[in-house]
Amino acid sequence: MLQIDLDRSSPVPLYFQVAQVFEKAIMDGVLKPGERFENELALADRLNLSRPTTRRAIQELVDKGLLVRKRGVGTQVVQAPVHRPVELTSLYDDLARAGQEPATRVLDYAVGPVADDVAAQLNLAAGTEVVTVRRLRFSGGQPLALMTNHLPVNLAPEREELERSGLYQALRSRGVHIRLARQRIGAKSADRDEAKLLDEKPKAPLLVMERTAFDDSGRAVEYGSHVYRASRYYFDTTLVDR
Amino acid sequence: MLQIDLDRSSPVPLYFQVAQVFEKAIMDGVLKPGERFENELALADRLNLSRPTTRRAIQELVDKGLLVRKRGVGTQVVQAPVHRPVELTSLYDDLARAGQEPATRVLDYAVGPVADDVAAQLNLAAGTEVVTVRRLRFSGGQPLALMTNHLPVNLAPEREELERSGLYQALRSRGVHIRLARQRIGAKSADRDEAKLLDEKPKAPLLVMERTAFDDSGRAVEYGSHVYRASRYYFDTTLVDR
DNA sequence: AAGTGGTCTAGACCACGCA
DNA sequence: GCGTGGTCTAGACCACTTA
Repeated sequence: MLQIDLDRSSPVPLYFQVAQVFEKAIMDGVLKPGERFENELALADRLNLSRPTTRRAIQELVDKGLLVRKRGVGTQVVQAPVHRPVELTSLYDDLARAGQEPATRVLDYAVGPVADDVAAQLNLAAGTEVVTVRRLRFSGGQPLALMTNHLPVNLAPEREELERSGLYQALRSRGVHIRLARQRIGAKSADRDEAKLLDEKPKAPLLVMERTAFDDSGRAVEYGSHVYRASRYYFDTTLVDR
Repeated sequence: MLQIDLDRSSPVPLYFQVAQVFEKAIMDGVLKPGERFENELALADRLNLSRPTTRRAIQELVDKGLLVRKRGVGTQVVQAPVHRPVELTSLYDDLARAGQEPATRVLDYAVGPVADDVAAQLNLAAGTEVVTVRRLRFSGGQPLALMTNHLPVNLAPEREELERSGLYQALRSRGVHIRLARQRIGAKSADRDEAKLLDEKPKAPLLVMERTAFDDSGRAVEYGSHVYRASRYYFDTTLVDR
């Protein structure tokens, strides 16, 4: 039986505190794959929490793909080695967290009227001025990705800022909080330019991601079209049927 | 102001009925991108629903990436043309829904001891017997994907079943309900075999998806490694930061 | 100060799966 | 029938944003 200490004076929500303890327990193998999970009522009673609060904590873990519930039966830990789920972060954050020492070279930084396809993605009027940036991202000293981004001029970070930090971090420091992103993931062959920059052979396979990001007022803030070396990158996702 | 009729005798949850009406309104453009959304209290009052129920309906749409909320400010419709989000379905379902008349050719169907990497994914003991299936999926008369799946023998559908329907559908009819999948998406070049089967040139770019699927008791049910023609397929995903 | 969303409670009734 | 999760109510207090 897992010991859980709650801090009711903390600003961290109770359901989140509970979820975190269980998440760690599952990740650390304290709760074993396939094991029966404490039922909602008993857990609520044990923690002196209301059932909805307890339920929400459990639901967090179901949404993360760590638990599975079956009506009339119970809740169980999913049987699998877990990887980190995809989150709404930039590649820079991903790499920094993995200790990969990312570095960025800004190849181009231009201001000009928006292209039609980009205007559609960003929901901008034709002819609006946007900043277009092309960056080469390295990790472990090797090129990893070629990234092209388009942003409204009033939001775009300076060129120097983009060398130092990730795009999303730069936007955050300007008070822009990315809350939502729609992505399309595909594949293509490297053209000569891409191959040269990424240190691959022409026609090498590349992973393509196009992304439109929205801030917390629902405004389209950024459209990016990125190519990754297939030999060095992939995306993990977890899908839950509710 | 959107007219909403609720059926309290329906087995469909109230929060779901509400969410559906608003989802349709947003998709149809009745609620316009960027528009202010009715606040929670007022909506609950108008619909004669409790606030938690109303809140849950709204939260569904936030999770789907249609609405964005900001504390102290309000709720707004996201500014963007929406695409269909990724759901937990198989390629067969996807294509059938899109009216693409999918067809399947089963290339191989073999029973044998599990390979080590597959055993790890499915959480099986070394040497357990599994069914390995290789299928070629067509849409619109053209090859689209080459799919390799591994399943415990007691769960595997018959060969004939796989020609007729999708894998997940066949599993459903055996009482196996897929609830969770972990996927890894990458890219590679077609080898000679793949190129021939998919009607592409050798070294053509392919989208690779590896997936482990789990049923509603958390058991690993299926591991698949699939390659798609990059010219004909991609994945859409929506990420929400909560 | 007013209005918004975020969290939490203490119950209730129902639907489902299983013994 | 019993235990499980799924839904729903009618409130409460708090945190944050904007005016």
